[in-house]
Amino acid sequence: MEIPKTYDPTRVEEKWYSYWMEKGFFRSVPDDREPYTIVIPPPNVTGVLHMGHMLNNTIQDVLIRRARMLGKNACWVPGTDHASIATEAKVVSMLREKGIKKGDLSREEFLRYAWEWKEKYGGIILEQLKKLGASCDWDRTRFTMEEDLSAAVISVFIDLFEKGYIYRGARMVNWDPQGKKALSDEEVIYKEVNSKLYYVRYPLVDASLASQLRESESAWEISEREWRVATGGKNYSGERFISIATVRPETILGDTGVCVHPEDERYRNLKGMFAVIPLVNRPVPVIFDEYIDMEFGTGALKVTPAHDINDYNLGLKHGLEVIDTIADDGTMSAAATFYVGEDRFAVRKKISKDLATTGNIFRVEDYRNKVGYSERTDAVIEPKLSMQWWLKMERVSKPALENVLNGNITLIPEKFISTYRHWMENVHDWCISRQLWWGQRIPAWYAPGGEFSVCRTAEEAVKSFAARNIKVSADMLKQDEDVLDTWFSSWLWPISVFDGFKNPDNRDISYYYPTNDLITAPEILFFWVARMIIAGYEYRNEKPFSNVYLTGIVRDKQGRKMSKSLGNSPDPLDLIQTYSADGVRVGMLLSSPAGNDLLFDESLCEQGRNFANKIWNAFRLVRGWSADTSLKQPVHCASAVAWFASRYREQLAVINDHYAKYRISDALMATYKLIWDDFCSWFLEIIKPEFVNGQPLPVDTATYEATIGFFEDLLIVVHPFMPFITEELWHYLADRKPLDCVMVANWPVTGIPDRRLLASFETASDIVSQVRNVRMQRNISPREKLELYIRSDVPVDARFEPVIARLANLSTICYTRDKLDKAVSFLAGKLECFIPVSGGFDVKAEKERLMKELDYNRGFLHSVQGKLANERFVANAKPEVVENERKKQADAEAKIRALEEQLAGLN
RNA sequence: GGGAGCAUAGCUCAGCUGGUUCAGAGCACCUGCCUUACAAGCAGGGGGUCACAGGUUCGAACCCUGUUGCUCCCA
Repeated sequence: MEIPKTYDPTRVEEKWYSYWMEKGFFRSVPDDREPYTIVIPPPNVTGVLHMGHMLNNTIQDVLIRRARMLGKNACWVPGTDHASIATEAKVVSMLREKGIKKGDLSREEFLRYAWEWKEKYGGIILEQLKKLGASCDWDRTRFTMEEDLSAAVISVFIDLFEKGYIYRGARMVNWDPQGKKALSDEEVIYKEVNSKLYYVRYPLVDASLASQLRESESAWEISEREWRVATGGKNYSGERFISIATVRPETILGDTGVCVHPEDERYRNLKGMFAVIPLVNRPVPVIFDEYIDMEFGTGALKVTPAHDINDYNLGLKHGLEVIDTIADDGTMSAAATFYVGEDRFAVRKKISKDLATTGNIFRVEDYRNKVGYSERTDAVIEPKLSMQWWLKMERVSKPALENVLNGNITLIPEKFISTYRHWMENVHDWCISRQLWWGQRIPAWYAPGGEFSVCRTAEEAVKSFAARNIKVSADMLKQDEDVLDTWFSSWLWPISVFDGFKNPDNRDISYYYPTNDLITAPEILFFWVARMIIAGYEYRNEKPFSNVYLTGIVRDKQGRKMSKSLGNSPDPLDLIQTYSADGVRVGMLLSSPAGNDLLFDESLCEQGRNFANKIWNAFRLVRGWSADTSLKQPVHCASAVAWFASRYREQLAVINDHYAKYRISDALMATYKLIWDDFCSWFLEIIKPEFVNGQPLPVDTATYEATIGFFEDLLIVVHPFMPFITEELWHYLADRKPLDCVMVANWPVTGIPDRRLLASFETASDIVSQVRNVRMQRNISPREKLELYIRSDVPVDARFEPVIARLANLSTICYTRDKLDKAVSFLAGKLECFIPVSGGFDVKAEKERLMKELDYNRGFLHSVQGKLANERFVANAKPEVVENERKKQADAEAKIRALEEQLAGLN
């Protein structure tokens, strides 16, 4: 059968992927073997494959395939997460195209659409992974919102609540008053704008007047020097004020305190005093806190807890009231008392005028500051307090930190440990609620009086309320409107995919948990990885995985992160189409050591494709041969076979070592060179039979069979990187039984290489290269046979003489006692070699070349002698290091002698 | 503002305990080849003040200090 000159991957990829599936090679069930488990970082269910997935999943597949070949029970669990925000956004925009507004739908109706959408488009990314060759156990595919996994999320929420780790608390959100929704930080655009800084002064009163003011109406008059007030039928006056500076005077109505630095001399004597907020005439305490920047404005800060997160925290610390004066649509709320229903910006103008009239505003400056705008509606963001659910992190994160620091869990590369530690030591509570519908709805039930109970169902909640003497019926209860953060599902992933919550002792989880390796991006080290570790210790009292391999970020050639909006990301499926899945896998891994960003360039995939083609053609060469049992194995073939066997053993150990240290790209490069350089360029070139009458001469059986054996061994070690072409060639190489696939072949066992043989080959290949160099420099045709004379006490390893003769195209190899005149000379290791050249011998050029080499060696000798002459070196350095220097000295001296003699011979 | 990290050939990166002819790999580049597996190839070659400045050491790409430039994370 004629084999095409170039490898045609598309057909091959489909054929073998379905063959593997059909034979159940991806399937894993618990048995007696050692498990090797990876859970996939569940891609977003709305997602399509991007370059980051390609890198990440290629690494996982390489590891899982090799583990399988090592005889482990390899289990790679696939799945997707429900991605609350992204999915809900997709569904909303899909509905908008149909002319449906989310606001017009009930929660149930909306969710029906969302599920419909998920069923239709949710599986795309997993199908794409198959094109890459991912050997996941598809029977185990999970989804974070499927019934069992949702149940796990709810039971964990309830459990943590009961343990006292979950609480309700306020959080400042980015509120878009026009879109009437909370935005994430990423959806806010900050712009520098021209504003005004208003200086406002508040009268200062003592505690008794303050309490009087709280009880009755008051009328104020403020002049430059003093204030007067009539309240409760009496008149008071004073001269003390405190001034603040603000760009948002409309929030003054929500002020509940004024804060100064405790060490500020100007405000020392204000302890126990109260400032009076104008218009509402509310006395608020003067508080002292080191948070204040004394340099800014007047050094005094108005505190508006409802409308600024820093103010909120200050208020929390000092027990201030929270007055929310701005409604959801950006107008003043009833709580503001004044300007109710008017827009905040109109109010800013009005109130600044009004306060100037009353004498409260005494100075206005131009000011530039940054203001957040909604990405979508361009409305100015209003910081707004909202009640959220929180998870206390301090206690639960302890074991997660400890077990990384003590090495129970390894981060690869290690440099991420310090980042991880820093995060975990300064961990913030986790806000786990989201104002969305798509996700697990928070199992909290509110009674009409505002009391709440955390229970699985309304019926349970009724009982729980009853126990607290609150009489309600189920239909009076309202469930919390919010859902849980998607990470609150995915942090359970390594347990929940094995049903470890529903059935904590089941066979799967006992067998597969803890998993072995997690491969993910450093960006989510904290969001996801740390939280999985926390959940692992909380719910299994055991780590979720032993090693975390952190990949880099895939960037374009200019170092920009690949993103849809930049449009700088190639479509992975197009790449596969162009360069084959194997080629793209190799391309992804060629330049991506752990933790380093990958500057992606299509030429990497091209290199991968070329490599596949190289293997393909090596196979075409070998396949063209026929074996002849009557032939005796020639020496050059026997030597080549012996050498490559040793070389393979040596490099296999190197490759295994790279894998053990998770240096995947190094493992690939070592494999690449073993095949391309050692096998193709050296081994095959040595044993390649000559052609006679357009047919290759037959090869002796021993060499032929050894070659086929080597080919198989090589296919095995490349298989994790290039699953498809290796499977194809595996079946071309021999007739196989249905289950005899390279995918499930045994990874070779390492052996001890013959070091002396390898060294002999080094010398031989060095000679060959140098002879080729001589030909090149002198324009001698590769077809012209040359003679080689060697002057040395120790001869070349006899086994390799015919190899040298063949590869360097020599008519003879002779040994000589004397140097040769009119011959090109070179040194191969310690061997002096001469090649007589016919025709004009350029004495001058030869002399120059020798002089250059001599200079270098003299310089080198000089530095070595310098070291050895240094008493402190000899005294302090390790003996073997000194010994080595002595050897270097002797070698250099010998070389110099030889070079000098050769030079003398030219005169 | 707080933290972490990086800087080695034109590009992407190795360099593991400071010590081998240690300054390396792949790609790119240059030269010569359509040699009967492969031009998606073969053979050969050039290329670096290891960011900068100090220090420790017999010895520094590697350890220490500072400077500059870049990246990421948290606020």
